[in-house]
Amino acid sequence: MPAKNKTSLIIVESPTKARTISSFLGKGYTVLSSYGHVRDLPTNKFDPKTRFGIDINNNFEPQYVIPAKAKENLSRLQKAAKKAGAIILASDEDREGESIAWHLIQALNLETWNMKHEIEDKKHVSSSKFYAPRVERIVFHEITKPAIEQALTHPRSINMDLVNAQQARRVLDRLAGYELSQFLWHKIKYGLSAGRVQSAALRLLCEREQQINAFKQTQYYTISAKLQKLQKTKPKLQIPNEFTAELNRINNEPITEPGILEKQKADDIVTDLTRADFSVAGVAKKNVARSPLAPFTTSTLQQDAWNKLHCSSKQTMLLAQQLYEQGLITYMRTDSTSLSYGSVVKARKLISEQFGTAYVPETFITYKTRSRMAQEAHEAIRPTDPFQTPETFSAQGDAKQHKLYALIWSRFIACQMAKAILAQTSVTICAQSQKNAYELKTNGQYVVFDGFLRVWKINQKETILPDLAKNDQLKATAVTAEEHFTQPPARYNDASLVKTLEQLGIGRPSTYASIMNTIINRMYVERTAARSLQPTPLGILVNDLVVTHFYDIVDYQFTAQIEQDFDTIAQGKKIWHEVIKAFYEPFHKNIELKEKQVSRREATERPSEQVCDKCGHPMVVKWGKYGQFLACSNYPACSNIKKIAQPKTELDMPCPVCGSIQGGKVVVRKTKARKRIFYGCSRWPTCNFASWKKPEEQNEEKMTK
DNA sequence: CAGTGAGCGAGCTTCCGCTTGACTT
Repeated sequence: MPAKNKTSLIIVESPTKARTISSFLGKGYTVLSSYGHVRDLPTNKFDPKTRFGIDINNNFEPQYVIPAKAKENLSRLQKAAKKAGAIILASDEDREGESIAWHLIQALNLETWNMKHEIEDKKHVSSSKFYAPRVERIVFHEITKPAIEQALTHPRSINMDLVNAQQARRVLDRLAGYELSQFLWHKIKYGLSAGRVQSAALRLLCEREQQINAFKQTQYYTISAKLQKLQKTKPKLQIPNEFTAELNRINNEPITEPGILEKQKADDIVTDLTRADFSVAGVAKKNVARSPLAPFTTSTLQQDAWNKLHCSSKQTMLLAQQLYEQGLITYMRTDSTSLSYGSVVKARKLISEQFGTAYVPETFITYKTRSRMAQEAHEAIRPTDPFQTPETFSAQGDAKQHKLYALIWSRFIACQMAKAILAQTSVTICAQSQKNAYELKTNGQYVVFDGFLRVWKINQKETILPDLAKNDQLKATAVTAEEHFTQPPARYNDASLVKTLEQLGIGRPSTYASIMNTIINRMYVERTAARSLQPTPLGILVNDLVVTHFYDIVDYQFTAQIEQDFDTIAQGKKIWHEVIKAFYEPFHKNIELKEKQVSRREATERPSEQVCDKCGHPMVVKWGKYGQFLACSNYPACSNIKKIAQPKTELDMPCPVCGSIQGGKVVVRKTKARKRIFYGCSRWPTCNFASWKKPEEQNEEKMTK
């Protein structure tokens, strides 16, 4: 019988979480962490029979090993387990968490201990030398004292269906990733990689790049009029009498997107409009309620930190981790927008105290998690104590940390505040010239009640129009045609890529930040000076190959389908290795086929526009040790080669430091370490001018080493 | 800063998702 005075050992995934829980529970409990997964497929040595650490002919049986990194911590857990009266596995309630609990049982040899649910292998009964403590599984979704206490009274057994869904995920990623990567080694270069997630991300970037390359810029014009109301009485102070309206229709024909294409036509309209009579054709007024945004998940935090604080996903997660470790925010890797009851109660109290009861909504506001793939093991990202306002919190000198906290705090408080009310006015104006009838439009908007906007500012344009009514006569003080150019689609950056990946159900909160790193480290992608993500020639080559021959892997539908399969495994309705078999057999056949069919040459050579100046054959783009180069297609008969002109690095711009005196020019360079683009001086090292941004915009901060 | 290439196929080191530090640029 277990001794009464023995403590219970609780194992969670994160050491910070362990510390917090320990402080709730006090004596009687030891809380330790697993530091994530404790077992995994082997990385280097494999037996050819159990390819990649998976026994393909034996129902894809995985050959798990304990990574060197996990060994030390596991022996610590083992020691604590032997002393404990009960072992409580409290990893997260999702696929990976359930699997961690199961792996802990395996790695700590707990399976012969009296696991509450069943002991399959009755032959190995634990030796009588030491008694077998209870082994239990508990789950909770928020780190609060009542939630933990509640969980402790409701232990359950391991859900093997959920574990099997994770095994299926793991095995599929290994098989697809390793076989595809090796295909690339054979056809392009050793050390390259491909996988379900990184290849889909690369495809997004490459397709966007194609759209940008195919984009043809067009010029167009929009026409607007500055108008004044002809007043009989004096206008009220503070309300401007002048406003601007944009031309919308000509003789009842709407102007097609993007606008008027010919300059002559635009000029003619301006001339004609200048002489027209303007009057108000209609006024529509309405009040619109605007709801606050849901509290942060990992994905939306990264997006906002990028847009508002200019932090990369990686830096955002680093800062969030620091805040989490200080106990200031809840867990930062989450896909859930749910909030603990207590946190909402506190938020409402704070809102009422600081802003008044008008800002407190009648009921709690709950947010449905949008992502279909969400597993919701955690809460949304929020301050652990809403009364720790950004003003009261000192960031110990770290300004960015403080800013990120302020962002998280505001988003959370705002999400429990009342809706904002906006008054919107839409005015239609007609203008009649001798020849034509024109229609113009303008919109006004102002805030009637700010609600959550008090805390969470949104680009909320306020346009106040004069008091207008139908048939009011107007006077045009100016009619102008403005020239515009259509813009190509923007390249992805951290924020927009993470957003799209999440929408497609590709990747998880714990991996979003590392996806960018992977494809940059593989040199598939580079960061531009504007910090957006641009595929390199190598990235385009790899993507071409994967898309052409292994479309399934980068098919956005594929991830959705396979996720559904994992869910059915988790529900116990499908057998995991049968799902894997159905995927792997055709996939592997295709790999074998393409290994034979696709030649190295076909994989890497691309036609070019150039002609060989020695023999007249067309030149082709080839892939060598040092990147791309032009070679004669008549090789080996003709061995003519040429360099591919590198994009010009020296800009036609004088160096802001020495340009006027010594004639230095601004040069685009890349840092050795991270290959980030910066601007330097052509006379370096004599002149050490350097800047992250293009110098013409402003004198930017000097680079630090 | 110049230099890069075929094909047999041995031998490299590749996947994704959980977690933190220990490591360079």
